[in-house]
Amino acid sequence: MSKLILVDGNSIAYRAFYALPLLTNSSGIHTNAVYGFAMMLMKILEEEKPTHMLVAFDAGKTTFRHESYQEYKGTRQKTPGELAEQIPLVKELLDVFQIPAYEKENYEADDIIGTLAKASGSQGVETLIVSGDKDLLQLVDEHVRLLLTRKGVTETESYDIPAIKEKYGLTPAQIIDLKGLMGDSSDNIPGIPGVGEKTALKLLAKFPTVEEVIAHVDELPGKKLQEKVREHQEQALLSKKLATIYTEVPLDFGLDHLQLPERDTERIVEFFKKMEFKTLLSRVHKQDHAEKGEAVKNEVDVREVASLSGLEEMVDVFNAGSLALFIETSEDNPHHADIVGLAISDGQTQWYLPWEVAEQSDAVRGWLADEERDKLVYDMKKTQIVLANKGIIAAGLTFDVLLAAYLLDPSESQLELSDIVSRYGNEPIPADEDVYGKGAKRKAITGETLARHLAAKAKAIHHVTPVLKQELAKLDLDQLLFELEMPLASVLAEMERQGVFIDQARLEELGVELKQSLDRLEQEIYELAGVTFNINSPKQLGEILFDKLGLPVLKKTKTGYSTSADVLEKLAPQHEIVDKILHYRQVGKLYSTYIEGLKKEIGADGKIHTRFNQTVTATGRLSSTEPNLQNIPIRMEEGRRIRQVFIPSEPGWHILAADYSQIELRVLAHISEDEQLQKAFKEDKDIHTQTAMDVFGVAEDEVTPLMRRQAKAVNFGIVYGISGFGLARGLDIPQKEAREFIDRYFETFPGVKRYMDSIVERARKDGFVTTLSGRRRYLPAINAKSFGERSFAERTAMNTPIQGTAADIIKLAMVKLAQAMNERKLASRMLLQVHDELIFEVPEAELEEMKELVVAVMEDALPLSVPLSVDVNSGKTWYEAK
DNA sequence: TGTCTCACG
DNA sequence: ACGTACGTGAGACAA
Repeated sequence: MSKLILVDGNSIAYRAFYALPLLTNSSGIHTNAVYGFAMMLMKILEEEKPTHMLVAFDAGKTTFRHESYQEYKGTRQKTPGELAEQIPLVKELLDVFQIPAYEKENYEADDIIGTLAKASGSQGVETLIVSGDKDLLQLVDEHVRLLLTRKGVTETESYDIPAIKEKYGLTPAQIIDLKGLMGDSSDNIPGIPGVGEKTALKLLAKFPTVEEVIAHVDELPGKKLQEKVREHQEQALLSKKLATIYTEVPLDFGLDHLQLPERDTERIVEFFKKMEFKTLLSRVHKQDHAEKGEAVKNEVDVREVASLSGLEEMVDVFNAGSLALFIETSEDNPHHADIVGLAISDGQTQWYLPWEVAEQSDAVRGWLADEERDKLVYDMKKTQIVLANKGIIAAGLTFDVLLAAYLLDPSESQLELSDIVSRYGNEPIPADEDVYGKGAKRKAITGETLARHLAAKAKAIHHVTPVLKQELAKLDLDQLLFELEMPLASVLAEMERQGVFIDQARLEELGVELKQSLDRLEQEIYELAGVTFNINSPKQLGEILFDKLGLPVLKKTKTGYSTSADVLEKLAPQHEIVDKILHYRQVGKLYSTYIEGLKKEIGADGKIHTRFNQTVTATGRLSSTEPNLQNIPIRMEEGRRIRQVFIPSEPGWHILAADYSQIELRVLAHISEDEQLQKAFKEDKDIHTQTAMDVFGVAEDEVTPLMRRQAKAVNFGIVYGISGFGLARGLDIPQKEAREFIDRYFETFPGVKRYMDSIVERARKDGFVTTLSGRRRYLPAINAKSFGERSFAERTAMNTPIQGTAADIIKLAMVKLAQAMNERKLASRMLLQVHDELIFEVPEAELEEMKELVVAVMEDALPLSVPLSVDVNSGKTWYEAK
């Protein structure tokens, strides 16, 4: 079976150039477009496995389109020099991959692709077009799909005929009619002024082509629209013509000419080396192995220590200096896991110690617990937990590869050790998935395979550590690692191990109550609907509400009707079933996630041990899993009662909860240096009321509840990186009004406005933003061409320093608190963190001391130019600590 | 496995 | 005209 891939070369190069920061290699050449292009190429080759391929480029300045329309592409800005100089390199890239690049005078890449796609499609050859340009949707047919870049270069969306129908309600042929009506500013195709995508789609739903729209101009809705269509009908027809891809370009070659020869890995490697594409180099090697059915080579030298006597020689090793340690566990969750074995590396030699052997050795235990003997690890929190479960207090863990890699790029989700070592240019090691298999095929490994795999990891930890240290120093992230994240890992390990005690009787009770309520609501809904159906299925629910009961469709999702709460709330007045459904959803969520879900997680000790993940969020916050204890209900009373099941693990103790008040807005006041906002906090005003007073220009007693609610929404919006659209949605008001609120806010708080502008500017210049303690987040999309991607990056640039600094502050408070509690020899225990609050269990006798201590440490954790304020409460349950 | 929905800060 | 509020995790459904 043949499979042809046609790539729109200019479009992908552009995409790559704007999506990636302007990388430069050591000889000063810009390489970002080439890099992005190569990423895309490798991904496609790997995933689609084409047999034939061609990359088309635009040739010259003018095409046959300019004959009918001089201004074609007239608004297009000149290609930036940094991109133009990379085009020959892109062609060289294609050459080493032995993929034909083609261009033809007087035609655009689109036309070449169109001609080939039509020819191959008609022969029934499966054809895939890759581009960032929606225009090419018109080429889709039964055998031709379009892969449209969505975000960056490698994230794509595949379009076939049904997908186009779904998204636009059009056939592929109608795409040119769409362009004819709405135009295309990037190609300077005029269309009909005042007609955008929305209007155009509405018209095409009624009249399938531009010609039909013109013919039925009298039937169009609205006098103004009719006029516009009449006045610009010639222009619309010309636009359609310009948007039509020409599929009869004379080509002097056929499909067989495009067959891909076997890959020449050596040439590719040589080219990537020249370009200094380290990550891609390791991927080529990997793909190469995969193709030959081999795994990444594992040539590690390992000695398996199979008996206690064999451990004697280890004593010298333990005394020798920094050793890398990797502990393999029976499962991912350290609270349930058993230790399988230990791999140790001094950088040259590796030792593997099965746990049955290691646990009997005092030398091993002593080494693990000795603060003076350095151990380099991957995931120190997990290491500490599994060892603590065996009665060993791990000490001397001086470097964590996982935390280091996270700080170097917190957006990176691939943080497995094998990913990290490849990323930082070390010799690759096999990925866990390649060794253990995945999903149902996952299997345990034993014997030498196991020993070698773990040994390779320990060795890799040893080798990658100096590289990571150097990178951290370069970006000034060492302090953050050594003084914040690593100490915090130990604090979190202790919190997780401690766990939260659960009142199981109360949990049962609430469960029975909710189940009854759920059953009753279910019956009432069936009665009102006249049939039984699955209320939890958005599909079936949509059919009942919108088809059977005929409620108006206010919003659609890409798979059908939207039945989300905000839609249902608007429909509630129209039918009494809607409120029942909303209530059913609410109770159903409580029952399945919080009753059944929590029950499953209670251990033999009657406690829940969540895991705080320290390397997930892009902002520096923690996250919580298995179960997530950071989203226990509080907003609605019915759900809030779930908090009654979280109780102290010792009789007579109390739950203490301390939360920062408005920490994000205080952080904003600090970093923006806005005097007005700082004043409000220095005078300890209710910030939403104060905002309402300032923005609406009224006195305190004139602030109505509505005004305060709106001011609150504006404050939220500010923290999220404001947009008129977003605020309009949050407040359910017209966008125009929302924009007026924002304008007035910025007039009142000009420092905030200056901050928002300057942080976006900085992000554009540097490609990243930072928090107060120097944590950084890269924003490659900040210079993207697409409005959507770029705006998203801009909002992120505004939000991340705020959210991230707040995260820094509470993390620092946790480390300092743990230390203070230790020094004072308090029995109280820190149990949970929920972004801006900390939960403890506290003996009666320590209650007052703890309240004072917690408030003091949290408020002084990281002094800002405005005071931080902490509220503290206690009670017999988490519910009561409010 | 992806999508939708909804719980939290 | 463009088209989203920032950051998460989990359960249910439908392929």
